[in-house]
Amino acid sequence: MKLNQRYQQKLRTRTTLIQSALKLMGEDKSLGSLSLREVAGEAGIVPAAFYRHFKDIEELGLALVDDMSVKLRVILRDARKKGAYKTALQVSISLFFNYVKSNRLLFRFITREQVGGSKRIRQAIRNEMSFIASELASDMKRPGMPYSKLEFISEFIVTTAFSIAGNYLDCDPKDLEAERKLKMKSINQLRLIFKGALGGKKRAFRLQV
Amino acid sequence: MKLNQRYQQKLRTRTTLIQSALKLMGEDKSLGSLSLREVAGEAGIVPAAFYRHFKDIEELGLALVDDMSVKLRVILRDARKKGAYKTALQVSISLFFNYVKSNRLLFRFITREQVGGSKRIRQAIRNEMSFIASELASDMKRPGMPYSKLEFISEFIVTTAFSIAGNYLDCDPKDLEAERKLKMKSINQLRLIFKGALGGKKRAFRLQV
DNA sequence: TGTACATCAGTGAACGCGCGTTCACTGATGTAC
DNA sequence: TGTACATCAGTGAACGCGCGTTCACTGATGTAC
Repeated sequence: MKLNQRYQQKLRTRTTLIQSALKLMGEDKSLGSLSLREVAGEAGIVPAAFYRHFKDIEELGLALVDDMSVKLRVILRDARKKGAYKTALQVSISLFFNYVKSNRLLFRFITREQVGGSKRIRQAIRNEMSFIASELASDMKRPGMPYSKLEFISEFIVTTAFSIAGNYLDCDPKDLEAERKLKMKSINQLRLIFKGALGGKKRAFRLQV
Repeated sequence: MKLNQRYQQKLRTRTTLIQSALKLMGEDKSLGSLSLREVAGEAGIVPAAFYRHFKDIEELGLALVDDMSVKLRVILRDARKKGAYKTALQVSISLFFNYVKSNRLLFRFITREQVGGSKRIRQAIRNEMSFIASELASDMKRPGMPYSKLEFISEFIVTTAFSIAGNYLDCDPKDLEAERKLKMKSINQLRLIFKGALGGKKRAFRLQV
């Protein structure tokens, strides 16, 4: 047992560091404004020990992206198994909102750093979003639909979904009316994407206003 | 002349402070990770003098949002005068990309803090986006289109446009091929929204995949 | 199995540094007469 | 217009504090024999 007790313990501490960072960012702070010392403190280790795991906060951030990728993929696989894509849009959206709600900090992190983080972190998150989009595309495969179009649609859906998640997170959780409105808006946006993509092919496009 | 020389100078310093913050944030840093001292230093005043203008960095951020609102409205009014909305989508997008390019730091700030900043700043930016959306809606007025639908469409367009701006800012400026691809994707996304909104009304919506 | 040595996650003290904030001040600009 | 006083944007020094990083260390875990 080369990699046992000690290795396990190291992994556990590493995970604690990542979770501490996520917790400390909370609703308002960005990764870049966290200090190494507060993360180490929250994780219950001495600042110097941080370096046993990461070179700096940004590297922890990249690990956090990896972590969230894994979780997100599990969530999506789960959703696919349950056939969430094949159900009515209202149901899918409600499921999605529940996922966001019960992984609040995770989604805060993704939506925030997707555009707010350092270049490397933005890149890593975009990569993950692309992956999700391509999985979605292969799920939506249907005869007569060219792959490039599928790719385009699923990318648009994923982008829109994350933007919705960002709005949802800013909803006052007590304001059920606002939540309902956002849900309606989301359904309409996604419906519009499907409609624009799947229906009305013969209709000429006109922008005249 | 009650409010002359001294007042003018104060305004000038204030503007310098705001511009310095924008410059220091550059491509990678968030408002929250700026220090009062570096902003004051960049603006050429002593740290203590910062307090003559803002309570703290967040308040400067809110002023920055106000500033950018004004600029954005000027840009949009200009675009409307030129009839940018009535031209082909390709042309509109190219214009939009040019605006983003020549106001790079401004758009970086908006896209980043829209989701990454403090709650107050997110709120302020969302407000501004709503305003833009409602202006767009009134521009798109056409007989037989209910206002709620117009509102929905223009909101979706504005959200999508800002998301596109975020992606554009991450394009390597030398990679013309990537830029072209992004432009195509943007055109298709907006086209799809128009198509979904204006055409194919009779077509039943189906999500089956 | 028992022993002697190697590894290495976490310790604790120390460092120099930039931070936000306070304060009494200065001197150019503005106001009242 | 000239003078005496008020205002207030910006100064410069000082403060205590948390920061990132370094270092020699400890002691539990792992390895070789």
